[in-house]
Amino acid sequence: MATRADVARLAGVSESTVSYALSGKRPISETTRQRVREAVQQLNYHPNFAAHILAGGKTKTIALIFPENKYGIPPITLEYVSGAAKTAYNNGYQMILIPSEDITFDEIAGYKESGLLGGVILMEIRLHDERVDFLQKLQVPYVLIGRTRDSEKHIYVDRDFEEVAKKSLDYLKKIGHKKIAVLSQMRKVHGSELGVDSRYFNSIVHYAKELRLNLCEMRTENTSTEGRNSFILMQEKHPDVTAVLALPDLATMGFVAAASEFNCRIPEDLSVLAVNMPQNQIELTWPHLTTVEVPAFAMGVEAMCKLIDSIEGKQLTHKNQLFVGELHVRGTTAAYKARS
Amino acid sequence: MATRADVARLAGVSESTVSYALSGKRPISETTRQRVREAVQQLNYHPNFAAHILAGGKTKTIALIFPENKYGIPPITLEYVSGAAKTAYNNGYQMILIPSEDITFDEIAGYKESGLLGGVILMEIRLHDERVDFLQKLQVPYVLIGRTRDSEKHIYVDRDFEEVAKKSLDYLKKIGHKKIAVLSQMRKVHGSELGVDSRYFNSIVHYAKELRLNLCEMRTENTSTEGRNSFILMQEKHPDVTAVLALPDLATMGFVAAASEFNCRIPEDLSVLAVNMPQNQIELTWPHLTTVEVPAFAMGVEAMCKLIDSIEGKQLTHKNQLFVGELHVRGTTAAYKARS
DNA sequence: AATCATCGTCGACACGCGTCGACAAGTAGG
DNA sequence: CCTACTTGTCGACGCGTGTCGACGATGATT
Repeated sequence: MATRADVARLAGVSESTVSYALSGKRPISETTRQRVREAVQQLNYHPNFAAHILAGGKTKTIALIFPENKYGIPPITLEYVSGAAKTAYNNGYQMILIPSEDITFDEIAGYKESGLLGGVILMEIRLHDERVDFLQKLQVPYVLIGRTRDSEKHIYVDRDFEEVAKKSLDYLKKIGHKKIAVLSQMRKVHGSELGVDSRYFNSIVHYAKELRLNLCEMRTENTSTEGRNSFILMQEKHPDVTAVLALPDLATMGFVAAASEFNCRIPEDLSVLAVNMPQNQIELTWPHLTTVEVPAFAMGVEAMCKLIDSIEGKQLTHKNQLFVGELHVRGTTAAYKARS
Repeated sequence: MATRADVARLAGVSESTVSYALSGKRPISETTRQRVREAVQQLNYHPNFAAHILAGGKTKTIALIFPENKYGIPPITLEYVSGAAKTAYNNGYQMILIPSEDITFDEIAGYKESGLLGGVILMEIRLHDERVDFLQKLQVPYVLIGRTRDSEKHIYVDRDFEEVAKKSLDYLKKIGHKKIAVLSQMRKVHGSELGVDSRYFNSIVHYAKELRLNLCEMRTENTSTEGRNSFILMQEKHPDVTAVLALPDLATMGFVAAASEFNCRIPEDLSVLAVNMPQNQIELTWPHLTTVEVPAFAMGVEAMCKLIDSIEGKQLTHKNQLFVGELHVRGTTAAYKARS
């Protein structure tokens, strides 16, 4: 391991000159700088990161606390995580992964106290989320993917649920559907609902009223089996529904599979519009799902960008950012036809 | 941020005594140790990690280079990654995520040189993989998930493809199938096949010969659409196939969906056995997929355990470990019946 | 010609911890 | 009583880097 002293010796300058030549924090003549650069090259010098931090540099370690609860790890997590990971890497930051089940407040505080932690990204935000308050108190830079009820206090990226509701219902109305079922879940963690569940649902209900659409609400756990049960239940109780707005990904897949099982043709007999489906599950049904896309990768990227800016003290132009996602009409929706 | 000096002052001892009391590397009287402990508690002291490393401690940072290539990120990646992440966390290590597309040898070497890198986990191993040779030369502890052709030189965890082939084909033979299709892919990266593709396929072909089963080979890209095409192709060219052994996950889903689309009943007309399916995709079809499970989470855990042991200089009892996975009979397989 | 700001460079120190050698007090054996 | 060893503690130094103050050299201004 070459050190700064080695470089200085080879370049025939002092150690501090090497530092300044590399950091540019003081003027150094071009000839000296060139000599230093060559020595660096020749010795394959890379500044020791621990010494760098100890001497006053900033940590470049960011913790991403990823969701892993009794519902398992949602597949879409991978898209958020890889977006964030890639962005961190390309900006010279290290993103470490921490399972949310295992970590305690004390441990996060310990990380902070030890100087390891430069920032945090938190996922699966609840309407009341004591973890967020804790991060705020801890004075660690943080960004949320999702938002709490009092969201304006925090930096976050989230989905623009109202716009998603509009895009979805406008489309379904345009192609003639009047009686629409919404398949949703309502998870609670530590007694508080997840922001995503609650906001999706409320936005849809609200906008459906505005459009005077006939909405019927179906709650489900996010498993394929429960999705199948939802289909059966719907056939029984609401046989006149002609379109389904589907939120939970796994339940949606089960729902669609059940339709084919019970000879209900999609999209001829029933339209399905999925608005929270991970990219790699869209093509798992036949016909492929019509969706309003979730720009999860982009959201991961943006969350990380905001966090890095915040760490580096840059003024954020937008403290928050909401993502909608494009409507992609594929095979599971069709214009309403009166049943024979 | 409390430092060692603060603790020493409060406990009324010297700084080195604090260190020894905490590390236990020299005998310290119980009373002194207790006083130190109390001071630590009171000040919420956490040793500065950078100073720790600089003064001779070991890095606890592990890089996981996760696959992300032109085929996208395989969903099953999430299971490996979370197994590894959880294990790292619970052992006091930090696991950072690095996208394989972006990183270069130089950058890995830079990480090593800067003292940041304590070890590496590499995924999606090719039969000839220059990355592995590079890690070996670099003298960084590393563990592979997968293996190269010359696997015995390395520490790895991988699937026991021969056992998987046995379990699968024994089962299909037992329930009476004689003409079996194997749906597989054969990806090449930098001109070298992925170990997993090649080994799966060869093991199956080899054992099918042993059982004198009639095997028909179908290559596909791992997309739902290509899986659908494979089904259509199979109907055309090999209509007498009664069971399918399916490897690529997305293609398998497309294949199954296509069957239902073309009124081929599963499992009555065609049995499907998936042997490389991520946990959360098993229930996405109806009926649910019969599988030989992939213990991906456990493999991630074991890979990380091996790496940590290797970093800490422990003698590994087993340099390598192969995983099989249980046969779970669900809905997509049934005993062979002669067609009417 | 004297003064002053600027540029380029250097030496010194601090960051917080691990660890080595030294040393006092206590114990065992001759 | 003296030596040899152990136990418990301390002071000092080194790890590699960032950065501050100082200083000589240069050119511009009075």
